[in-house]
Amino acid sequence: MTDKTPTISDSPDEDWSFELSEYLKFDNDQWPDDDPESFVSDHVLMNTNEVVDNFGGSGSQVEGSSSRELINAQVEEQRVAFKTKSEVEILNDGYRWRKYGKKTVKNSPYPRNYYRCSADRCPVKKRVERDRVDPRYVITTYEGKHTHLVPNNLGN
DNA sequence: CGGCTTTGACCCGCGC
DNA sequence: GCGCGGGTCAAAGCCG
Repeated sequence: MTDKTPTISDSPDEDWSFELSEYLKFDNDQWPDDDPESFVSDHVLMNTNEVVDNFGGSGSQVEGSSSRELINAQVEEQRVAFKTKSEVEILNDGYRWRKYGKKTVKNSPYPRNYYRCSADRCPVKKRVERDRVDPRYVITTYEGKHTHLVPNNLGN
């Protein structure tokens, strides 16, 4: 551990000054609009720990639903949510995003931002929202897969 | 000048 | 049928 992180650039000027606290994976289930707050403060947080702890394998097993369909959906859709500790929501993940909408969430005093990949044909979408229970935390949800290489012309 | 941000309006699905 | 909530698009303006 004496060397620096090989994955992340050692550029001190980068926006990587954030801490990846927790991250979660979404299969096919969506956030219940009826009570997303309960989902976040109960399901997500708890499941997140389990997923993180058991990541690398099928840690969290699916309920009695069609697990196969769920797995298939996650492979095709790839919906992943990251919970990041940062003051800014503009985290540098290596891709260029173009903001295409802002919406206020009813269960959150903070607005939700919608980003889309600036690439020509990237169907990837990104949703950035601030945690309502922890304003210093930012929840970034990625949707889709990148069909192009990562543009390194961002922070460089 | 180009790319991107911003905000409002519009649209869609669902519930009552 | 209408209202609510959420999501997306589009025109305008701004910044580098």
